[in-house]
Amino acid sequence: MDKKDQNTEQNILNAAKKVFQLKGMDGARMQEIANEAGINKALLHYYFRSKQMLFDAVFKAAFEMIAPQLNEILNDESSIEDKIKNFTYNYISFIIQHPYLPNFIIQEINRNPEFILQMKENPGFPNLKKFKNQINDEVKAGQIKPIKAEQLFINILSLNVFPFIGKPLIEAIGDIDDNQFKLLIEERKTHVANFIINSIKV
Amino acid sequence: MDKKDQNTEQNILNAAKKVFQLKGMDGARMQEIANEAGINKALLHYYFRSKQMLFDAVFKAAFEMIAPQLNEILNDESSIEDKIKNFTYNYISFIIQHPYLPNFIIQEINRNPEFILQMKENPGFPNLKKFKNQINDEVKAGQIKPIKAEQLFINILSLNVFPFIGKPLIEAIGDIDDNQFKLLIEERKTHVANFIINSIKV
DNA sequence: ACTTTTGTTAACCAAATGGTTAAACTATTT
DNA sequence: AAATAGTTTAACCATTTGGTTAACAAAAGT
Repeated sequence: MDKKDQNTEQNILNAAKKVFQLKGMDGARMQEIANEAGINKALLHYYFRSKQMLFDAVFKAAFEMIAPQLNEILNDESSIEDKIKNFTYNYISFIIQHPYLPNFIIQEINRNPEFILQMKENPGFPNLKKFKNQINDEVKAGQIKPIKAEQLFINILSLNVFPFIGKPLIEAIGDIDDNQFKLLIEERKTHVANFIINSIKV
Repeated sequence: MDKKDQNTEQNILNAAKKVFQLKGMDGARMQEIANEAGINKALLHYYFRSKQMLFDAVFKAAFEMIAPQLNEILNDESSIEDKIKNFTYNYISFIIQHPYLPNFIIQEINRNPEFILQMKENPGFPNLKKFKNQINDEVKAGQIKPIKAEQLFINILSLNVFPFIGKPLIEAIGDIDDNQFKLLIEERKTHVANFIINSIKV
């Protein structure tokens, strides 16, 4: 594996990422990925044997970008309030840089739920254990209102992730353009945390 | 158009709905829809000229199931608290009966954002106007905490819609099975409204 | 220098796929 | 009952698509 090899491989991955995230597994075409990478279609199969394997590599890379973000709120040591503030701010900032990521991951997990089971094997896969303990403790200590950790987690995830997935719907119903949407998202970096904390603070 | 005609047409629509909602436009196959409907593939083209037109019919029908649900919270006359309670309860109950609907609609809107522009022409298409006025009025009257109507709407939508779209991800991270997920969703019929109202009540 | 391995391409292939055709079958009209 | 119009099918077609092959080019090893 010389430099050129690495370049080509990364080049293919970048092109594949672009096309897969835009069109999904079913909508993507190997020819389009080859064009995007500026290479021959056969070379795709030389580096990644099949469309499925190329897709798997792209999906895995995408998921490995998201997983640490989630672990930030699940496994960090600070108080729940601080965590919510940090997480919403960091997550929204991060997704602004990678706007296709959430929809891509959610879409493909739904298309083939067995994907996520493979990811689950990975040691870095997010899990709710620590978060559950923390919420239960803080509820017991009277620091926040009674709430089930699972529901709170779903709420945090929903409020942060959905706006990016539902963007075209939100823009249509709110009758706003991309720029106004961008401003709303910018606002949400702090709004979401305040909204959640308002709801659970004693 | 006799009885049999209507039956076949509806039969095709049902089959197409099933396949399209499960596989999406790109993943669906005309042959599979024909099999599902128990008819010849050519008959699909006899009733709906192309895959695109069949898909459009299915999508439109799906959207027309969702739109009135959204209008319930946008255009109803009752207080914001009552609306949130009613909407979350009704929406979640409704989606439990049609679990593939949210993902299908969001998915296909993202694949082709021009779809939603066509839907927007429809007079029944949800819009934020009335909702905005109501929120602004209730904020001014000191009945709820200051909040931008757009953000509140996004929050309501997120908390209600996302769990269904993110189901496999939530199940994986929470390490729960379909049955436990179902219980969480059942809980959310009231939890979501309480969570929102907690956050905005004075 | 030459042999071997690795990287790249153009041309090709078989299967799948959306769509068409022409004929058969069924109901309706006259 | 004959003609007409509407419904359904089997067979077919052109194109697209993921994947392969064989030849060529470029490094790397000897």
